[in-house]
Amino acid sequence: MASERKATADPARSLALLWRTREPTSRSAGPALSVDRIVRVAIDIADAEGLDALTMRRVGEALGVGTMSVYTYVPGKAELVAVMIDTAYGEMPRPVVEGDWRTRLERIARDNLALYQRHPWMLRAETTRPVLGPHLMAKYDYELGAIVDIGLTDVEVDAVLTLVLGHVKSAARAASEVVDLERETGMTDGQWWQSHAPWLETFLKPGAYPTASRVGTAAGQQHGAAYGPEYAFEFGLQRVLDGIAVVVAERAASR
Amino acid sequence: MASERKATADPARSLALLWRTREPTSRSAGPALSVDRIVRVAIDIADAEGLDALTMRRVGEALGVGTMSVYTYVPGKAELVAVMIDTAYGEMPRPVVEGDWRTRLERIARDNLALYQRHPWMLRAETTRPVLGPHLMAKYDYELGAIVDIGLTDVEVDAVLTLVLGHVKSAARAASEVVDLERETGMTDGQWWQSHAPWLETFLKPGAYPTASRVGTAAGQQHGAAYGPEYAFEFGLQRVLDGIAVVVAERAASR
DNA sequence: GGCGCGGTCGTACGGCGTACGGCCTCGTTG
DNA sequence: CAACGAGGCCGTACGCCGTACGACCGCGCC
Repeated sequence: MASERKATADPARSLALLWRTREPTSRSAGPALSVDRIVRVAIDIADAEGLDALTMRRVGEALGVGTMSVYTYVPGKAELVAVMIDTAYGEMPRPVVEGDWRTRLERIARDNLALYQRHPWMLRAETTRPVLGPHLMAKYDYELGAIVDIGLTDVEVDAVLTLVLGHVKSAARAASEVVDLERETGMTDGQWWQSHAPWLETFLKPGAYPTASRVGTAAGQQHGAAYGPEYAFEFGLQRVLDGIAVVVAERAASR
Repeated sequence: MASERKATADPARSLALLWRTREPTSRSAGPALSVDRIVRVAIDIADAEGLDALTMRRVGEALGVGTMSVYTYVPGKAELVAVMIDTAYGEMPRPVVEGDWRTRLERIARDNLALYQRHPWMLRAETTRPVLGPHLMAKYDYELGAIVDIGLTDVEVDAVLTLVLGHVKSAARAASEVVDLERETGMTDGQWWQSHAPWLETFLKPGAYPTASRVGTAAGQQHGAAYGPEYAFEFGLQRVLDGIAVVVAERAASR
């Protein structure tokens, strides 16, 4: 924990890193390392083994250099993670989507979900202030552009995007937890519940929590597991879009 | 980092802790410590100084005992945090609310927001599987009970609750980040932006990201800060409830 | 009266992020 | 062409963290 907490005392240093303001070295043979190389292996490590496996020693090792060499290019781990995040945003597609706003917004939601599925560490890393890098800016600009013309105020458009992206992140986090748990315990979600259920029943007085038991059982049977993250994502997304459609329609009617 | 990752190999041990299955000691003078005392000071520390300040040494210190004494009552830090979470859920109100489902659900959302505001560390701790303690079960049962009768299937009711709680958590997290940043930098949100803006403009080519700039400026002026977490919460909540109302109405009509 | 056991906790280990200072290499300069 | 200095590299060390281990100690029980 704790790694992303630091508030990065010097804004200039962090921003310069994000925006890659750096005069190229005059040396003939360029240096062995670069911010890009570091970020690339760091993302690979985090993708494959999670944020906990991402240590500065590990990054140095993967690059074949000493641990402290990494610090020549990156002020600290928090800043490295920030650049990783901005880089990941950079790989998102930004197609021009045909169709109405709902189609476009739904597409944005699915693209963001896919991003989190490819880089689950982002769900645990983005705990501080947004990163303010070029790729995040481009993403924000693109996503706003898809819905600026739906008849809401600028402030409302911003809130609509925040709402949708928040839902995606919630759902992605839930899905990611299921995956994590399977990797760590070697059990599927269903197996995990089967192993815990007998113990739980030991403590539960029969008849306590009647609604929770009934609904929990129903959900478990429906999804073939205790929790269905895909269903939660789809159901929630459609509800959110329905809710947005209500204001959009209201606004169109009163014009 | 890393603290909540461990999958707690032994379910019986964790569950026994959560449900406080423990024969009272036969000793005349009870022991100096107890799970409850430990949990209480741990929550106080986390409330006051955040999850990062919560270390096992710190807990022992606050209790006036050696660090390792804490381990007599709690298998490890991850389990301690789990009990803290379940305990926090236990303090939530569970009133019988008059009115329609929307009133009840809105109340649930606000109560959950208040919980996260009182215990912001929960937003960073709940990264693993739900805790399965008695208070979480009671909370789940109560919240489901408020909406079981709205004419949806059990599975849908579960998804509705997940959606609303997910929105609350997203909004609470965003609000908490603003507060954190103010505490760490001693700047308000507005001041922080003012100190970063000149640097950012150095890198930005004029005319790049036109939509983002316009919307960002509008949002900033509206909220008197770069980001308005309260507005985002309210706007999103109404959209989500509107969206739920759409399915509820559909279902009522087709019956 | 002796024993055992539960509570207490000092010490130590392996891991983390990273400050510091030395070294080595190479383009630049007199 | 030789001396210099800056920039890249990195070994060592420090102060944190969670926690394994084993010793001590005082009480209830046979």
